[in-house]
Amino acid sequence: MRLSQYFLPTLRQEPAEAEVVSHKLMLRAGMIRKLASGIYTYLPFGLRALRKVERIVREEMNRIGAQEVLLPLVQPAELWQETERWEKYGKELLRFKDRKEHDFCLGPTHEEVITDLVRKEVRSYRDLPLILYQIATKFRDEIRPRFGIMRAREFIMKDAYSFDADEKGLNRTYERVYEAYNRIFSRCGLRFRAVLADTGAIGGNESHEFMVLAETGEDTLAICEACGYAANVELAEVKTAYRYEEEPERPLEKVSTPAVRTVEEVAEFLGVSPARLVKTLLYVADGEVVAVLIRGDYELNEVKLKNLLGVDSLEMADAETVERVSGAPVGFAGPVGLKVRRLLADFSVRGLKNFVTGANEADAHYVNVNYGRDFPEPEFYDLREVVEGDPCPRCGRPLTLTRGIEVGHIFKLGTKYSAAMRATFLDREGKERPFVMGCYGIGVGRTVAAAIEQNHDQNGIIFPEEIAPFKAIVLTLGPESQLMETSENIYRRLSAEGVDTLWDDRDERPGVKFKDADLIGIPYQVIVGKKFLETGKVELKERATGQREELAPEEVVSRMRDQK
RNA sequence: CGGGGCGUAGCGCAGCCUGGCAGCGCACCUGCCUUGGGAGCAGGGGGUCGGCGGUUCAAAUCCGCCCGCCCCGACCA
Repeated sequence: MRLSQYFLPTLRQEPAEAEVVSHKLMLRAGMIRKLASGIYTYLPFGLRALRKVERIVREEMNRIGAQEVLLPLVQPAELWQETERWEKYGKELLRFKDRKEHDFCLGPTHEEVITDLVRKEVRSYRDLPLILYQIATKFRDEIRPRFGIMRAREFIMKDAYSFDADEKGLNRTYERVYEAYNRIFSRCGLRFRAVLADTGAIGGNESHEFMVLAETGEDTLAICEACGYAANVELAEVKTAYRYEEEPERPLEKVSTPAVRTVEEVAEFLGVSPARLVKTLLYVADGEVVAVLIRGDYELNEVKLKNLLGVDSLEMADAETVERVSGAPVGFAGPVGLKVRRLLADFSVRGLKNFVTGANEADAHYVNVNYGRDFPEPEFYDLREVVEGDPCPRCGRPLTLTRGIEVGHIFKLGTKYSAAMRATFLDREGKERPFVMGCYGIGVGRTVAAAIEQNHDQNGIIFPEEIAPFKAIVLTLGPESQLMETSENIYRRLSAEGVDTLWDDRDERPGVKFKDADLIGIPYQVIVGKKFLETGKVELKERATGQREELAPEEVVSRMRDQK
């Protein structure tokens, strides 16, 4: 491709709208442009990177015997009603009516559609296992899209679905996909880690997320260096053994705490450590208010709470509900005299004596509170978020926390969808059974963004070779015909050898060409300039290391061909 | 959804408080010149100042409503 004719609008200045590096660089390198919040256009250069990732995904999915399909983006409500997700999926599901007033939605995921297809077409255990996948546009009406293509509303995803005759089969299939994912992300040049994960809105039994390690990641991972345990903090178990000193229960006392609400404020006001405080969190779970107690220096893990309660919706109580239940404005709720049906507490509260809570009264807290005496003993569970240094649930050594970008997620679904949708086959004995399913996603666009997040410097992107839009760029540093001819010759021969090559034949000064080449991150730069006029040598510069080598033009061609 | 911020040329911004010719840098076009890290000179084109309404002799500027975008939060108790 000749750069003079290529649609590559690079930006010298940083776009004001971008926050994270990958977003800034994708805009500056002319890969993407925003159309609306969370909705992006891929320009030719960005699309090339996307296609490279797609190619790797296809190769590795095909390798494990998966077959590609293309499912509709627009889906009828009826299917979603069968699995009750029409009600349960929430506002992320973008719904609308067609001209005949029939309900439809834009597919955020495709379990219903694929299960419908397979129940209609597959009858026998002999056709199993079956793995189908697609690479397609998805739409999720995210609360807050951000970071460019990293968390967009419309995005490209590879989703695969497996159908097995039994659990054992599913386990084998899951394992195969797991290995395929390892190969995919390795080939994309990413530093990543598979971690245990929550199943969220998709549902199912077991799940792993593939996390690209990056500070800007939206997820936090708990990792044990000692035994290799790795989990999303959303479900990382807390096995801390709390030891509290024996102390006599002191008399309950109400203290005035005017306008003092937060844990930090209360602790400072009363001159005690936050670990002496017990927060009372009020939640509305499927319409019913529950209260959760947790030590002041810890944070509640909503995913754990939601899974424990087994509810579909879980939200913090709004100010009105808090007032109604506790009789006090937000900030002063406490367990003493609280009118809720269920009172839960994190293990960190068990054994704690003489602690501080809100008094269910404006501007007041209780001190020397003790459960069993001042209020009924709550149900104790593991409900808090792990913190750095908590013991590994497997081996007990301290955990470390790190950030990650979720680029892949695999689930063992079991029969959740097949049972709900009566998708069955006949087994060897002629008995009707529901398919045992798995589902497996990869954020394709997000993988590109994550690769950039992990591979860049001050000058721009440094594409890993396998996903680079082009492998080489020829820079012609001057208008002399000898330079142009040599450049064109190299460009043609590289292209003929199947090396994706861009030729910067623009009438621009050298500085501009160097800056653009570094910005767009093509792995190899072939520099044809003054040096060639003097010595007959061109330079081969590696973008990642900055290493330069002087070579004759034909040597460049053979070098690039050999390491293809 | 709550809080904050922003919307002026393709991009980055000033002007708004204190109403009075719509500006700067980059990009773009023409010419000269230059060619190893985003050159220089000269000339030029490009704007419903996010939209609607109001106040005023006069509105980018003041007031109201609406729209869009970004950031933070939605674990504050």
